[in-house]
Amino acid sequence: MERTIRSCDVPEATIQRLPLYLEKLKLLQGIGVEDVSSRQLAESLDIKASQLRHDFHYFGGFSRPGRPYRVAILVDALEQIIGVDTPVPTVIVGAGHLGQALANYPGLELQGFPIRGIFDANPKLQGLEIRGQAIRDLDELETVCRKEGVKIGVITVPATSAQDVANRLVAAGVTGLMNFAPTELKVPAHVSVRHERLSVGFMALSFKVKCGQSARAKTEIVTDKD
Amino acid sequence: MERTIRSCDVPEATIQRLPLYLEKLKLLQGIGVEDVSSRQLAESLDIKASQLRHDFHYFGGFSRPGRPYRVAILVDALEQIIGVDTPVPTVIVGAGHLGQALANYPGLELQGFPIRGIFDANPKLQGLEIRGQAIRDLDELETVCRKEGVKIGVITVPATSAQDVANRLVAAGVTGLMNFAPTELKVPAHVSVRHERLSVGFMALSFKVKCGQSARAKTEIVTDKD
DNA sequence: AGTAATCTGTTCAAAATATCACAGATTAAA
DNA sequence: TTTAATCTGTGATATTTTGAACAGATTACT
Repeated sequence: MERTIRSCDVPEATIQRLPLYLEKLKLLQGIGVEDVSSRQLAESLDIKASQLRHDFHYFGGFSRPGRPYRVAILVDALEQIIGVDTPVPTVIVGAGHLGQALANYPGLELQGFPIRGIFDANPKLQGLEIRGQAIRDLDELETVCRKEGVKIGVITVPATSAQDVANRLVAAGVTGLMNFAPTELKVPAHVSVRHERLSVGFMALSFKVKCGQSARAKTEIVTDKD
Repeated sequence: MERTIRSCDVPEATIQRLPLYLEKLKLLQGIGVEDVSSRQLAESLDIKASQLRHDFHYFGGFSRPGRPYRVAILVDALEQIIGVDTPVPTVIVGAGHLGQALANYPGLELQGFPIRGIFDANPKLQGLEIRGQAIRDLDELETVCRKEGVKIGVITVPATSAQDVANRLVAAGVTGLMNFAPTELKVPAHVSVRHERLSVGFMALSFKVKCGQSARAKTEIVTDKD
């Protein structure tokens, strides 16, 4: 046991679920729930309890046999593991409709990703304020990133300029890119990219609709003999 | 072989990739490329060629041994498989920042998802035009869905009203839900839901940034001896 | 105290997924 | 024609991911 917290070499599938756990746990914490069992938490997320415990097991155990999890402990641990225990400075590059919508979304800051700058090359947009923050000229990108120690850059520019923006962000020390442009990005090995493809989601949904059935029948009998 | 096109019972992982193939192929088609080998296409998407062929194999083969794929044939076939060979009528419920951004995004219509209605309960928003379409009162939801034969509903309302909207959409005959609200939805078995969680993407990215390395080293030597 | 119920950590098996390997087809060039 | 180089379709294999099972711990209750 001994709580190694060697966060890395955790399976990709588990990484994808950690945020779901944290999101749900913060919700529970918000309504005053103090304890939660693996079964309760898993069921509310539509996954198996054994899988949840398996995921947590990579980090050395958050409770001990016989006792349910304490919500507060889990929230703290997960925030630390995910890396949002301290705010992660973020910038948005591209203040079109999507960029503005993201900048307006209060959830980002609440989840630990404060927006430290919004940039656009279009002079007509510059100066427009979004949630108390003016849209800046793209020239200021490097300065702001360096000064604020920006970790994550959100790319909401057209596909044609996405790679260029990515290069500039990386050069300015940003190590995480959230790419909404419909194009692949080449980045150095130490940089992580996450490609958020809207149309992909719609098409995957369309496929399932066309097939007439949701992949997993929801009407399963809950006989979790765990 | 015989091109069964029993689109269903295709692995989930493959379904997630079909849109990527189609997107890239349409891009190639747009710049005049007529032929493409599994290796070329796979490399541009950062996956293995054998995996791509395996994916295509579920649908019975789009070429024959010795000949590369024809882009036009692939595009047509994938569009049919995914279900976007004919437009998929779509509505957006919730005309906040995100809903408006989605309505403004031209890619949706281009990819086969024409917006047939935008709805919001807030009277102040009603009447505002987005890309030639007025935001409607939520009361009209069922009427429009029925009249237009809407297949997909995009939910961009607050979490508290998401389930209610989902129920109404389902009752009006919508069988695919794209849920942007941070809450689970209960739906009948014949309805497919896709949960698009923005904060989840950010947190997964944060985890990798914190781990200092992108999960997969990009500097691998391409020795695809395939 | 004793019993039943609940719970986690952990191991092991099953299922899903990704990768390898190659036969046979096709083309291009010698 | 023959050889070499590509290429897909496909089956076998390795890896990842999920799910089931259970030992030992803890609590609640009789």
